[in-house]
Amino acid sequence: MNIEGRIAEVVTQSIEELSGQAPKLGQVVLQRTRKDFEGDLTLVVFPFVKLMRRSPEETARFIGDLLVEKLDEVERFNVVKGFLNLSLSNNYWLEFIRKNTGDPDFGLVKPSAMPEKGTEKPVVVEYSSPNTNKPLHLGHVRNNLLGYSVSCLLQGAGRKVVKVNLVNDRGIHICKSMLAWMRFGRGETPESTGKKGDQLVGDYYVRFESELRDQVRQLMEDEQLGEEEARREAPLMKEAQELLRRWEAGDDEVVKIWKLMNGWVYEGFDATYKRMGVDFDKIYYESDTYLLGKDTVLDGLQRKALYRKEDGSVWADLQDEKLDDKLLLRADGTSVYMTQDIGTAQLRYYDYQPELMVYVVGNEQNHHFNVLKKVLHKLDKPYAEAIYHLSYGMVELPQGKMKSREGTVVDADELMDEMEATARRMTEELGKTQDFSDAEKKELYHLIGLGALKYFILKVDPKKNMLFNPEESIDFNGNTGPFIQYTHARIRSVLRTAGKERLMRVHDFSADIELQEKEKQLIKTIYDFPGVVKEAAEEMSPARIANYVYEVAREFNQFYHDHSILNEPDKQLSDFRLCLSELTAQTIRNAMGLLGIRVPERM
RNA sequence: GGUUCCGUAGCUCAGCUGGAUAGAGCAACAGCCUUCUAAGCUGUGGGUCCCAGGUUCGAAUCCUGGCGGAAUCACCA
Repeated sequence: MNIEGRIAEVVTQSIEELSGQAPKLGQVVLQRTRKDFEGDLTLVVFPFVKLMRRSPEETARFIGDLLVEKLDEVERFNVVKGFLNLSLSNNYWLEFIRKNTGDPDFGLVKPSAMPEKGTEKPVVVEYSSPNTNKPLHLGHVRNNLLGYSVSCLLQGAGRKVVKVNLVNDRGIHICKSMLAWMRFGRGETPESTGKKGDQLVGDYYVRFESELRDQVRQLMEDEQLGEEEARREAPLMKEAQELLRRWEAGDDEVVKIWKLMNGWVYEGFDATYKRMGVDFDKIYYESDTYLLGKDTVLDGLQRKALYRKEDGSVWADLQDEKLDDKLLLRADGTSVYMTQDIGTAQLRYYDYQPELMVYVVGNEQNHHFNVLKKVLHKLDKPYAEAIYHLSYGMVELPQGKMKSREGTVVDADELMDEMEATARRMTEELGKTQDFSDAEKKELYHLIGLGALKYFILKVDPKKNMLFNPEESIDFNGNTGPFIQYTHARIRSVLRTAGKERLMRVHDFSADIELQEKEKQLIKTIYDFPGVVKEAAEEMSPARIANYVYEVAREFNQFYHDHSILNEPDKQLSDFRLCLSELTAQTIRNAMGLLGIRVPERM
């Protein structure tokens, strides 16, 4: 048992002995002592003063005496008001460093500790889920980074994770791009234009919308139609719908073009994903799942869990849930978004029997997932309760929401270009890479640029909307990814200088060391890492990790500024500091890894 | 209008299941490189934690009601 547990045990026992009544479970609260007080752990004694029938100070002193007496690790204590501040022995902290230095998995649940393969039910995490008609933008970037990081987080906490992507490859949107390409494309391909496939297809989507706008304007003028009606009546729109009908009917020519253009998009997405550093264990395509959704709905209809209206459309009655009824199949038998999601949930359950199905999807779809759960419940699906919507906030620009129509979307590829360019400029200004090869430079700028971007996005609480200002480019100083990466590189530099042989040897440094304030602070923060991973995984909040690892880096830099490591004349002390530095670097590496951010050896 | 989420320094954000005097970064100003990487460190100024009640020994945190903002309430996805 860890020290917190043992302290809590002694406290509980002694209170019970003395007052004849045990404190309630949540009443024994142990927390880190605040920096401005002496001590390591603090017990809040207010909850027991009534039981003990003594003043808070007396109660605290009583418990403090007992702890010092019973536990070797508790060396001394002081009492401030109702707060009992406990100081643990130097040896306790030194032992912690000695035990964990050199462990590459520090803070993570080791793969060996995980149950046998196949015996544990996995968590399926769906993220990204792009439409195939346009390239990825900043909103998708937040989604991808969150999804990937949450997957790492769950894995780091010992869960088995399956990362899946659900590609929305069918529907009217792709037909629009197809139509514009057929009409205006003159056989253009990614090869012939040198454009990324997703960008090319996106261009045709934009082309469609602009041509459609012209037609709509014309119709509104000529026929005096309202905008909505004009959109419906526009020839291009009708053609797009016709294309969709032909696709659903399996028309060879249409399917051929559909496959061709989707193929281009996938190549483009793959490049973007790779560059972003995210990946998937399994890719689902909506074109494969929507039919299963249809079947599931029809099956539900047969079992009278759903009902059919006179026009033939199929609905779920959600009156009991105080929600409006939800359409699941149109009168013409075609499916809607919800139908498709019923199908994918079903398929996913077949494929993995997951304990939990996480959907990383923006908060604009809160209602959708609420309804999805209710409908699955109605259909008696056992996995209805397994669905968890990890709802995240929008990325806003200073002008407000990104709008493709107003050309204010921030393209993912361009953004990464800019981040890498900034990384290059900053690094060259600082003159840090003179002895790097071209390949090393390229790699480093990628690593730093992406690190800055990822950290910037992940440090914000997922559920909150966040602001991105393209004018002020993302910072590289202060609470940023590069600052943390830099701290890691700094430590690695020291460790390199020390040399491998010495590092191996120092792992059991002598114990007889008096700890300095900055050293102790750093140790205590690192000590928290495993607990932080656990909590972050439970909350599915990478932000928790991001803010934590920043604290680690900040504290290391203070320590580094105040104390020498290799130049420390006391050999034992030098050895210890080397270990502390090594464990700090490992903590930073592992924490950043959970965010999907890599750290450099040199920068 | 109903539902959900958000509101903390000039700006961007932390603040864990209620705990001590509310913290960082940016921006501003002032310092620190003959010593292991200055993308660093130190200091100064900057707060009605949206407002009002309530619960509690104790509330930025929990509850109720306002105010402000966002999302959603589709036979779009």
